[in-house]
Amino acid sequence: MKKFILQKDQSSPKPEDFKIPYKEVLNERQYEAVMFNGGSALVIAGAGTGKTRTLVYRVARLVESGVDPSRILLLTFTRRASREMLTRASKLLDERCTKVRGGTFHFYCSQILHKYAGLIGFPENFTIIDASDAMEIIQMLRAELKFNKLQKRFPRKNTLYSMISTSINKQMSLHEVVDQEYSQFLNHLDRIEKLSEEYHKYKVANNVMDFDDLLINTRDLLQENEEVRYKVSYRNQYLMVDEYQDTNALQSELIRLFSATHHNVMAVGDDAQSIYSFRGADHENIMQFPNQFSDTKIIKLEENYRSTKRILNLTNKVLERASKKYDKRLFTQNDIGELPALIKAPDERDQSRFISQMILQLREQGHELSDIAVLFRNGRDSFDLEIELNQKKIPFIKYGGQKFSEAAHIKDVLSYIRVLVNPQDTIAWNRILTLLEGIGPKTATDLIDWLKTQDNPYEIGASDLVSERYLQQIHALSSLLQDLKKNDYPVSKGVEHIVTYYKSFCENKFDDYPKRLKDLEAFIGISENYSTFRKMLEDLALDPIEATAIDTEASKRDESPLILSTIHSAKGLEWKSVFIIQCLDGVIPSGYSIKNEEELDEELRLLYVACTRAKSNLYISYPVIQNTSYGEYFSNPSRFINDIEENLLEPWVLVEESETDVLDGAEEKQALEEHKDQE
DNA sequence: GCAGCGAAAATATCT
DNA sequence: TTTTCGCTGC
Repeated sequence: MKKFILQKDQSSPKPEDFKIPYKEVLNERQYEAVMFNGGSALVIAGAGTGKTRTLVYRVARLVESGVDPSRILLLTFTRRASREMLTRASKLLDERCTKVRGGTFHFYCSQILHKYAGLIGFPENFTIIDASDAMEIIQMLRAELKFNKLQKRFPRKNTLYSMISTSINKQMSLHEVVDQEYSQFLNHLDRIEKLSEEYHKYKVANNVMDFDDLLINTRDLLQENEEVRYKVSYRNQYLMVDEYQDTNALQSELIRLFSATHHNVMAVGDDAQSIYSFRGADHENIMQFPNQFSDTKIIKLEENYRSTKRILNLTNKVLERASKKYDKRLFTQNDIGELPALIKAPDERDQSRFISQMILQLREQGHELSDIAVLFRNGRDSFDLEIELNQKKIPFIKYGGQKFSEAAHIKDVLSYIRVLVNPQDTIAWNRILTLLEGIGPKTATDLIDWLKTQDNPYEIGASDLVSERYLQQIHALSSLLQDLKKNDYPVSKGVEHIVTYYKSFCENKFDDYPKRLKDLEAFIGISENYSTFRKMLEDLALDPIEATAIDTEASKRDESPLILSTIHSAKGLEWKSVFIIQCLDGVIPSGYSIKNEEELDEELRLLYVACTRAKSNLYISYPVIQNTSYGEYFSNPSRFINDIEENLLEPWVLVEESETDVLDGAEEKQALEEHKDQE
């Protein structure tokens, strides 16, 4: 017979008790989600329907209802997103919301592991390696196992890493992954498996975890250890997961474990915006949520508050083109607005000139630069525009593409820090040793093996493995490391010492060293934000610095910068005016995806995500001629927007102003011909 | 065993 | 266009 227990009634707070007038500021569905209490809920929130707003208000509401803020967990896709949401919640309610915990799966898992990793046989002070470190390790093992000397081509490190990572994120065996996605390498399967094992062993032996380990080890920990599982899920009395459509099988397993004792999970997402299948995300996952959590309440948000009617008409049309049909009826009461424009530029150069000109024009009309975004498929698609923006002195910040902390010279400097934090870190040792002249892979390996037997691993000079000629460099390195280890400088001071030492290597190694030396100076400044080396490494791994963050810092004070972003990084954000550039067939959809209907659909969703970021102005552009090293060739606009009706997407042609004056009639004719092209 | 060169291959999106 | 691999001379 069940007993009664007394519990404070939190389930039905009276609306009049709240400081925030939820009922007035939210629509009916949003209100329902915000007021939702225990149990599991799935909020299907179309683009621009106030998904973030709903989450922010729910956080505030829970806190206002008396829930201990530290027992609320908000899992988001980027750390930036969780910071923003929690700041908004704090502004809405009060300081208490800053105690709410938030971050990415990886970040949260790393926190759990730093506390409990000992229970699964890992020291708690492990370091986190990023994808490029992982690939370097694989490369090393690949050579060690002599798999690079085979008759039949063995997959490259990138491919090997993505095989291993896919198998973890999709929870499939390596055999299945290779069979389904890399069948050309099936004959190497046993070697791939061997390498995967060796990679795993390496990570354990060197006390490092990669991104996937953070998830998998947390899962194992929680599965095996009931006490920790109980503790963790107790702390997550209320769990919210944003962007659920981009979670993978492993992550949904984690959510079940995080909420094992109560199932208070609110998942929020939009199946039409799933764009991370390359990371193992499955857009079906969100639809499976109600099957995984019993009694799930489903709330659909379908009123769009973001975009004008005309933008919404276009985005609805784009989505209709998916081979998989979405059951979506987004509507809006917003103004009709301007027709989105499709701009045909002669070439990429002209496209860049046009975009920057339009941006200046918008600025003159009183738009803030930060209300404007330029979006693109690949990081490199903005290179040409970046040159133009620099020339015109338009400040911008770029999200996506190569990260600052992933550049070779920064990774070099970070390697010194890594060996200080974790002397077991073979890859970092290898990196700093092979920088020295006369030390190649072989000597480096021998030295590292020898170092591991020493009490003081930083006293490299004592080794007799290096010939007399090069001994002096070894001594210099050795005294740098010993000095850093002994004196325990403040972080930025330590980085400064390393940079001073590293400068000459930088000049020898890179032709473009002046720029890199500037980066290194900037890096010293950045390092001031960290209290310890360990903390810095962890932060940089989980939340790398954007490449433009350095230049932007200075300009920020004058004017908030224009946003450039890959579409993937633009997820969840919105701007008044949005430009989508390089909208070409082969770019979006990417040339790699056109054989496969599933992948093609994802590319379409990607364009959908891009278009739905716009509030009032949307410009889609593409160049007719692409310049490559082989020469020029004609390119086609993306198949997703190619023959859309003109009453949804208005075609425009770029014409030089001076020529227009002379060739007025001809231009109109040309423009008309363009219109014909569209039909 | 190392460094440098030329040929061949692969080529993105991110935590 | 960039990255990786294999070869050659020191």
